[in-house]
Amino acid sequence: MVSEAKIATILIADDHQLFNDGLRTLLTFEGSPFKVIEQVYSGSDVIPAIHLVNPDLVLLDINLPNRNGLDIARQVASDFPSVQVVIISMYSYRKFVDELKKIGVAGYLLKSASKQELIACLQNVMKGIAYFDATLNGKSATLHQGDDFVKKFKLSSRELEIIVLMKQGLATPEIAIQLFLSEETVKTHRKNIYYKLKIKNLAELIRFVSEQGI
Amino acid sequence: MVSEAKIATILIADDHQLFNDGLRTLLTFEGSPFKVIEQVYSGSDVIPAIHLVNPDLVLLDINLPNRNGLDIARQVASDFPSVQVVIISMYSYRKFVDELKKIGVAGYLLKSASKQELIACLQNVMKGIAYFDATLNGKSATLHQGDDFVKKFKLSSRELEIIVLMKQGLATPEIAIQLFLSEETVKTHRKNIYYKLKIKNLAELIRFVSEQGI
DNA sequence: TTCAAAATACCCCAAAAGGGGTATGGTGCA
DNA sequence: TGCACCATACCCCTTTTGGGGTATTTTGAA
Repeated sequence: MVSEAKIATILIADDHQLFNDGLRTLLTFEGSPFKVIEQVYSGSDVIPAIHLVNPDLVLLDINLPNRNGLDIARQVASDFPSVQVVIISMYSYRKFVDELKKIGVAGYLLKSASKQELIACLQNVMKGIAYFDATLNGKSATLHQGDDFVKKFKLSSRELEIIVLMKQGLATPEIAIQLFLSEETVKTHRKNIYYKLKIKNLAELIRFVSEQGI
Repeated sequence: MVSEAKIATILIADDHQLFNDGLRTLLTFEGSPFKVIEQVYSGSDVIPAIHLVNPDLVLLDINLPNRNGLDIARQVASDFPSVQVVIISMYSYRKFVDELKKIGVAGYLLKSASKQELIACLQNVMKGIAYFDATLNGKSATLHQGDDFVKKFKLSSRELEIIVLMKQGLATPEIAIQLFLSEETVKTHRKNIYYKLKIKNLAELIRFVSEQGI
């Protein structure tokens, strides 16, 4: 928590240098309550940078080279509980939202957000108010309420496991071998997945998965 | 071509608002030879915006909603030959580089580039010098030298078209209908694509395409 | 403890995908 | 004027996928 007067120090972790620098420039203006004190471009540089500069807040991308943002968020929460983490990502990783909230992540912004949203998010977070992008709240808040969305899309962990392998380019026989299952079982799971997602072939599954950011 | 004194006007087309705005801020500094005169966030807004503001240069993302950047580049080249196009993308779309050069695109930057590279690229382009990211040149310079890479990956435009439809979740019969082709023709193209990419099924194609960022 | 799922696994069958050919007309380059 | 490549389209064949069932065991929550 930071008083009104104090300027919040920020570490930006994003491998797209132009985006990273652009963010810094966006946050650097006359009277800005923020100061970007460090920028890193690799997942493995985040923790060392926090050690060095001890920022109030980390703006963290999910897709980072060398180390995954989710993983980093976990370590920050356990090793640096006073450092606020705000995820900034291209996608609505809906399936991560609950996990991120559990970890204690303070905010989630999309790269398609506006400068105003960015500022609002950071100001809320520095006041101790969590700020999650509306497109995330809309769909994921309903996940633990028993509505249509649940009935349509709620997949079992086995089904999710198989979806991931299918997306990785494994054919049914290969998945069966990998999971020590009969091909028939994998086929059954695949049928159930298609039924639940209301799709009819692999290509549509890939599309679905991309859209949901699984 | 623009004289040293004139300030180059720029249109930025990128759906990630924070990136788009960040770019504008990066290009806006004391004595900057550039001026961002318009920003759009959707592929379908690019051509109308060019009509309106007639920029010297368009900074164009490849992955735009509603309309593909490659497609837009083609139209800009034919309808507005005086407008320079610089691609700015997350990925090294190596397979597109020859195509982009043929179209007459003046530059290709990665989002992981630095501000210095961005400035250098734009200055070169405004002097009439093409600027393609080094990681593209490294691999694509060999593209017209008849080596293995060419034989493995160089896809025809028809093949690319079919890849895109396959990735969108269309089955062979649907693609055939959409392109007014025989199913057999689509099958032939698909076979040739798989041969060129050394893959053996749709799932692997999807993976390949994701990795290459098409 | 009972009941609903999830996970397992099989049946049958049609459709599509995948892999091997061949062939023909067109286009662009040397 | 070739030659290479592209786009088109067909043949044959096997494997995989997709869609409809049914059935057993395990597991977790009421």
